[in-house]
Amino acid sequence: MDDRVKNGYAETMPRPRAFDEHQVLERAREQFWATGYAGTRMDDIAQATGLGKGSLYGAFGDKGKLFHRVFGDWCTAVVEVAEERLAGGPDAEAFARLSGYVHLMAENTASDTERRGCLLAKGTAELAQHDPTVAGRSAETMTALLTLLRTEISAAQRHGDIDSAADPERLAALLLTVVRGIEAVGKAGLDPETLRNIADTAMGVLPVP
Amino acid sequence: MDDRVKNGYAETMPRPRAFDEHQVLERAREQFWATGYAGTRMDDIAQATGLGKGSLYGAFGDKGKLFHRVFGDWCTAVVEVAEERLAGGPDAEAFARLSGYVHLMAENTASDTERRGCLLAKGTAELAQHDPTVAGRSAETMTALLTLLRTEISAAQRHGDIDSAADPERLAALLLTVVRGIEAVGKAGLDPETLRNIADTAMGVLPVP
DNA sequence: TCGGTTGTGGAATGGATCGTCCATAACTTA
DNA sequence: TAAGTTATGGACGATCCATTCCACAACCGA
Repeated sequence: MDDRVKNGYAETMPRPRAFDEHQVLERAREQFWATGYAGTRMDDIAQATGLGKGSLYGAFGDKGKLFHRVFGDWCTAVVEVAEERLAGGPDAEAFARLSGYVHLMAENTASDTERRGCLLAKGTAELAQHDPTVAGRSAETMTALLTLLRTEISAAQRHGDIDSAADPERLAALLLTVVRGIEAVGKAGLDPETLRNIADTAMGVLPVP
Repeated sequence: MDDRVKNGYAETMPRPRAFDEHQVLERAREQFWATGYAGTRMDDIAQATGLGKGSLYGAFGDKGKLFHRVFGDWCTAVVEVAEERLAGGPDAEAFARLSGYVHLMAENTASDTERRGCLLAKGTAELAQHDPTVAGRSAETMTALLTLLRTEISAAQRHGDIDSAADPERLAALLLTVVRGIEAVGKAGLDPETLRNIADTAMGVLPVP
């Protein structure tokens, strides 16, 4: 990867990068998010980031690799948001955490006035069928979200906010489906008010003891 | 459009088309379904249908128009399936019809081993943001599905299978979200068994009187 | 200050793709 | 059978786009 590192010492030091990798990935994400994989040109990304093509390819490989990088980061962020909202905290507030998370997701979609949707959904729809990397990453993400939701549902059950007779695994899958579904129907044109109501309704129908 | 028709009589009769338009649209749909809009080449469609480019363009305009046609037909079919399953029938069986519909949608996704997903979701994800025609058509479709679901939920409420205190509009939106969500999580990699369970769970949590 | 290495960015390349064009085929009416 | 019209399908042109290439810049150790 880097001879200086590999050899353990440096003969000379190369010219350092003049750009912030993190920032470039952010701009690239904006582009892919806005226009999808096929719809985004490397020239667009070069323009948006201010980088020349040489730098772009030198730093990230090709278009596919760049997208994988952006997509992976996005998936990580999606799980992180869920972790922040869900993981940890007393059982007494588990139901509130679940409710907050579902409403947050609805709010995100509702406030997406540009109708860009979620890059996870968009990328999966466009590429999962033919790109094993994307398919694998999206599957991992779903599994991670499922686990977080299941844990939290179990906590809510312990505290008596959700019927203990219900299978937490199944309820988790249902909530995940609702969250991803809100994203889908939002992109399909349902109005923000309806999206918020869906989150409400979903939390409302969960079985109480 | 056609001088013979416009003039009301025919001087001569032109060479008739040698292809079945319906069949060509079906093949085109397969292509768009499999590889999306941007990922499908007109040459692919020409090859798949056996038509030359001249015939293709002569009959359907350009790639965009052809996709709109295919997409529109798909949306019509989606609503028709829902109508067959939902509309009409005694109130006593309304809940069963709803359940059957939701399970059917889950089964469709579960059995989609090629992971093609639904063209409605795929097309919407890829194009709705920049193509008003696609956005409008998908919104119409959602509205039509919502109406069908709401009507059926009301029927189930009349028969006492669903709590009358619940807002049928909201429950309809929830079920639509679940149906579209199943499609989304299925494409994201959740296994068929889980998808079927989600349909079960969703119907199970609906409020009973 | 100098040399060696990597970063930079824009021009060039090669391949792919959309849509058009046109010579020919097929068909019907007169 | 002849004439007029549209259908056919493959070749062609123009454009677009991912990637490579290269001359030059920047940096650091010596």
